[in-house]
Amino acid sequence: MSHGNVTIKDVAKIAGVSPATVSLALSGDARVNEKTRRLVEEAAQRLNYIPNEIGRSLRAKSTETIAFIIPNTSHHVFSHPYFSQLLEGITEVLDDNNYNLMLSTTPSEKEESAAYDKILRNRRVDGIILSSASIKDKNILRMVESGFPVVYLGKWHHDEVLTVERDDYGGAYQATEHLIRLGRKRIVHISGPLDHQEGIDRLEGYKQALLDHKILYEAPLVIEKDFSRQAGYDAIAELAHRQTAFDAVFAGNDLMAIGALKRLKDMQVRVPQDVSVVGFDDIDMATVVSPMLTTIHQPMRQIGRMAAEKLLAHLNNQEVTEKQSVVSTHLVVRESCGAGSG
Amino acid sequence: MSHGNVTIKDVAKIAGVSPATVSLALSGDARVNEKTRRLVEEAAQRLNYIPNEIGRSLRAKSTETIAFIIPNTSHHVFSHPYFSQLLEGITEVLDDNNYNLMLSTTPSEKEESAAYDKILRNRRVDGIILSSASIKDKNILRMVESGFPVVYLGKWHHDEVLTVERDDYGGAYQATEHLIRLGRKRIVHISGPLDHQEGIDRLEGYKQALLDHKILYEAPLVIEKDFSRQAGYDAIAELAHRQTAFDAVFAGNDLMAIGALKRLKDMQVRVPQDVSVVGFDDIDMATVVSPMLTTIHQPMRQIGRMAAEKLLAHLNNQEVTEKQSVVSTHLVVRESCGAGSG
DNA sequence: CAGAAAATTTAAAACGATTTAAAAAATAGC
DNA sequence: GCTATTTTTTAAATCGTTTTAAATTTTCTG
Repeated sequence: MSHGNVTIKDVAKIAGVSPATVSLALSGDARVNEKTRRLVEEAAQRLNYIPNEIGRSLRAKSTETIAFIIPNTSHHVFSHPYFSQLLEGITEVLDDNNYNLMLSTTPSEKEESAAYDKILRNRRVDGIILSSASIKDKNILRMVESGFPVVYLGKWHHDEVLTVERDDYGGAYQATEHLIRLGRKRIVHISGPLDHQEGIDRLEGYKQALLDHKILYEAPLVIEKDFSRQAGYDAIAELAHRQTAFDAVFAGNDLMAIGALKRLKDMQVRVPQDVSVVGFDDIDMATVVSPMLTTIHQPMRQIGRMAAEKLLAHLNNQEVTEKQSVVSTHLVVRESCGAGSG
Repeated sequence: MSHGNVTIKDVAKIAGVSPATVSLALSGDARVNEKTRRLVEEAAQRLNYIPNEIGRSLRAKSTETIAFIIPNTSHHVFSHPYFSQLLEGITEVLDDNNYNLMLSTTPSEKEESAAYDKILRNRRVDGIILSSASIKDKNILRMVESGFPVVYLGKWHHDEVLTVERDDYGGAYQATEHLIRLGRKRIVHISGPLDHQEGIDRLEGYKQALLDHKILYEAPLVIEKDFSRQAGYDAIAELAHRQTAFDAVFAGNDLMAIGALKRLKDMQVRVPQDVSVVGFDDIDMATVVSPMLTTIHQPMRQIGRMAAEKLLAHLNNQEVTEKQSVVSTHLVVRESCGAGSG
């Protein structure tokens, strides 16, 4: 219809007032007379005025947009099953607050840091939710500690940084303990990459559970892999190849657990009779494999919500009392461990 | 460090030229002298100048940002397994072209259309990739036909509109024909919602395959459901309840197929011996169920790439020769149909 | 070396809003 | 009715760029 877009000036002209008044009126400023406000609102309505947000952003120095940044490494892409839930949680909160969401993958780790500076300083977003990354990634470090509003999804060593993290350690502990209580003694841990905090924490939880139950930790039972299904499959193959005996598997995530399940089936090892398997994440897929996977549930959507809420609070200068939040995980018992009971 | 952000004026001052020259120099305009250009570049480097993109956008009337919009209905959320692949394809192309991605869910269908106008006219994005929606959704109609740069993911009746669509009809035809060739005669179709074009096309493909092979179409063998796993499960339950006999199931998507598989197993019906099952989508999950699901593969990532490429071409005023692209699907034979061969 | 032409630089006007400080209008006080 | 005060309105500056057209400098020609 009206192609040349309607600006605040057009509204001003129709309403017979100045642009300043229109701005004030539409923003609900107390200074403008009630009668004038109605006049302006009518004019805006009639012209179907929609403010140009770029103009607004420039002057107001705020874009009402936040970025969700996912490090672009092989095991941190969109395809991660829980990614969409995280995203769902984030968008719910943003929608409620009329914020926009920008999605970014960071350039690969090696990339010059300029790319990061750009994200921080081109003024396109007011704040950032940053998905966890390799602990070796210096760029992430700079980003988090730049002073730019960031909520980091994971553990951070500096306690002024806003974070939302899962209780990886606790979850791993529960998983391992569950296996121990079922009488398992030789528990394999297929670990995620140990340059990622999740990998480290889950391994720690596993170790501590063993310790607390007086089971000797044996290094050969731990295999470091990359969180993919194939990795889980390969891990079991490796163990078989070096003839390591085991009666349980705690995988660092569900995908690896499912890969392991597959390999065990191929080898005619019965799950749960001969070997118990526990995963971590509780992705959808865990309920369609056979046997259904016992796993650690993590509320990704809630994590997304919390992160977004925390960031918005910070952006609106509200005091964020709990700078670092830890959301708890819990064990979901299904079929892959034997003993239907808890 | 330098907190008050560096602007083009600062660079100009350091380089001893005017802001205009800086702009020209950094944009690689042929008019500026080589010596001056180096001077400017050095100054920019030294001050670590990063252009304020909001300022740029305002003047240039282009944001180098596009939106990916997902209608916010129960069966069109992020959680759809192929969503992340679509997103991956889109971001790949955008990254290569230095475009940004904004993610939006549209307000629910009932919402006043103002929300849509806002997306189109607040100037935050230059173009839109629009995920398919209910064919009844008037707002989507307005959006696509507004003249704003849009690529629609699905079929559109008006051939000036840019689209990328899957060959749903062809895929369904192949799936059904495969079942027929295996000797199946009473083929159930668990359909997706028939107010969505995908649902319609897949049903049509199914019908046509039956027709071409002289099998009578029977309405009771078609059940309209909502694309969820539960729906597939329920569909089989319903058929059992009304004692409808059948020897094959073509589900409108993999999730429903997997739900169906589950129910059949619960009923002790053997797949593929007693009943063959085919899905549609080829999601990851299709390879972890037992029996593994035969399905129709659709290259979602490629669709994402094509959509992004098409939109960018359009935005850069390149002639888009193929306004409507149809990407083909193909049958992936696994275990759920019997007859390992094609 | 003057004058024309070409190459380079820059001032100033956008882009579309918000906000501040000043101006104008309305109301109050006496 | 005339100040003083309060309420409303507005002009103008500003945010950080890009771009146009004009100004300036340099190079070329004869």
